Amino acid sequence: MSAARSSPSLHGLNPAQTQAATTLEGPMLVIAGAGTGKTRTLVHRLARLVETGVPPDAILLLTFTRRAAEEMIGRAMRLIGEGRGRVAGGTFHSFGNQMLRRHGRAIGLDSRFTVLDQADTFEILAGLRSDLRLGGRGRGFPRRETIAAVLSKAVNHRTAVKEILKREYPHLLAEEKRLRTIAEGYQAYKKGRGLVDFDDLLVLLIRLLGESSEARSHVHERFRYVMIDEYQDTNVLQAEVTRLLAGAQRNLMVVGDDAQSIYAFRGACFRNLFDFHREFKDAHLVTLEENYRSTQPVLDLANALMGQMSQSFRKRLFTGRQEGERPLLVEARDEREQARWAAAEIKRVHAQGTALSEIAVLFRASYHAFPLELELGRLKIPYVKYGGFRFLEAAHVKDVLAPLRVVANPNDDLSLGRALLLCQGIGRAGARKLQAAAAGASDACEVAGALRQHARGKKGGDLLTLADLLDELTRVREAPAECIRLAVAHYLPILGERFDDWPKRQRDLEQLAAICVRYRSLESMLADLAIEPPNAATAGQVLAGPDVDEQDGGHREAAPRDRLVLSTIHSAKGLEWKAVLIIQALDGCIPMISDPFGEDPDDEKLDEDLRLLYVAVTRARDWLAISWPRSTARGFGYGWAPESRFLADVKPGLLERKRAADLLRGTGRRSAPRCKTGRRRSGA
DNA sequence: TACAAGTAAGTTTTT
DNA sequence: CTTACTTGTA
Repeated sequence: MSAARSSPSLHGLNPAQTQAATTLEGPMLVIAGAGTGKTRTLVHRLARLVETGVPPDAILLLTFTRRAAEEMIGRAMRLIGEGRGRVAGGTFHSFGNQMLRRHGRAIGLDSRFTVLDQADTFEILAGLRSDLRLGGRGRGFPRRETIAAVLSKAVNHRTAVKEILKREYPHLLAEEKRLRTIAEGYQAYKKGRGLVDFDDLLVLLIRLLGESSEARSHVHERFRYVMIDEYQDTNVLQAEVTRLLAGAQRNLMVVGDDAQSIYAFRGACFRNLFDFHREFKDAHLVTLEENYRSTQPVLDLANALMGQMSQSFRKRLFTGRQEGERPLLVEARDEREQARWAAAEIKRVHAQGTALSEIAVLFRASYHAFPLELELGRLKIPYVKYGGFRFLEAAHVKDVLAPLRVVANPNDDLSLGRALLLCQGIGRAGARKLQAAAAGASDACEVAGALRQHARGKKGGDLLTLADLLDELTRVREAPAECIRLAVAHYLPILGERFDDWPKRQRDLEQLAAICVRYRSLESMLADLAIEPPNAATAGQVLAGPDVDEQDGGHREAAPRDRLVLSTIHSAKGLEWKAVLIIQALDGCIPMISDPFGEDPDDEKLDEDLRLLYVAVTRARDWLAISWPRSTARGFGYGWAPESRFLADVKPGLLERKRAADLLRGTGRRSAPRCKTGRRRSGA
């Protein structure tokens, strides 16, 4: 410890981790199994760089998901301390947004562009589809979600629409021509209005770095060290960005685990990990295999799942923690029983001394948790839910933001259209006319002027109000929080008429206002909301935070600090809990089989779902239970469903099989909770 | 043309 | 359960 070379940044790292953390120059590839201290290693390497004199803001940290980005940057800043500048970074998309705002002019992009979220894209595609009269009779024509998926895949794979159709949607091959027409229409629509979707953020970033030597050298001079986490989740475009970022110094580190690649559905290509090694032949290679998270029985199951993968680079996770319970595999009669069992199990684990926040329930799709949420509500077990529902895409939030977006980008007639449709007496045809009248406006006041000119007669009242709002917003555009306040005030009467559940939605809008207090400009607020939208869970945390001024102490009850976590498996990646329950692990769901009578999906698809289950299993530190309902009420396959084939194929000794009904009897679920009221627990 | 009401169908995961 | 499309009415 007193050795001259010892450094606080290397404390407690094993040899492989130390090698990764101390190799600072040149390209490096780290293959890191689940729970092997990957983030820890990255963070220590960062601290090491700072110790050797590299300023934090010369280091760029990129990942695919924003949760991973937040976690990594947060931990790094805690280790090196504030005060020496901030590490730059975030998701690829947010990085693209920043660069394009600053240098976009170099490739002819107006820096006032608006970022479209998925719901916006759907809306545009739906419009194009009906313009081209492709809906209606030809029932076969795909829904807007499918169109969006096909077009996005074509962009993200850098291939023609036809290739995507051949590979994944053979039944739509006949529609190829019309899909291409829609694709062209979509590109033209965005271009004319200064709109940029998620995929464009990457495509345009590549163009910028490829075509503008000024932008390129700015980036290379500023970011001398680049680290990329979760590299197995990057797609072809992000790999290209990575190459462009390397620069002449090639101080580039990528970290990933091929067994945890779960974003193929949006173009992720885990082979990027191995292509990296081909591209940078002199790259240092480090493999982390010692797991510090889970007990051996949990790892045995994880290893067995990894063994089933038809393509993976074999590694074997091991740990010093030999002791531990075998994972449970629980069969429930139906979803209701599964929910009752899960809730009872959570109560039991909690009563034995595990904090609720150390317990997580994981599932594939957000709605799989609905029955459990009912049960948790009944038992008054507090929880937060991650994944699925996106705050920003809720209709009422979009309604409120629409006028703000018009102020930020007067050519955004998608948002103008949305605001117009909320006016009494304006329908599709009327909105279209007004959009045409406002086209080419150079600011929102001109848009407002156009609205006033058309606001004749009895129907004009709402139009005038909207025009006034636009003027008002333009005046206070430097104060985004005030903008939100005005827009909400304008919207409240509409909210009551449009939705039955308006009180709940009104609270959402208050949350939105609270989230937006910290922004300095309208543009940055809107871009952030689109690219890094708060989900319902984090929005709640913001509200409960200390720095929000009390507006009406009335309905804000003290949020319990200790809350159970519900999360989609996708959102759970990179996190860990002491106890983990995986529900709805039935065949048809994991793996997902959309057509129970058709053929099984191919190995690629099956592998992806196997990796998903692998990710879920490796979240558990001490205790793991997996359950499935024998019969499902709705959705995939009525009647009988067997457990996931991935579990059925596992060696019998690895899992402890139980029936939910027996376990519920064993705990005496009716009386138990009441009997235990004498026990001291965290505040009721 | 706008909009309410009623019917039918399709449901992942994230930026 | 949500939304897309149809039908009927002002």
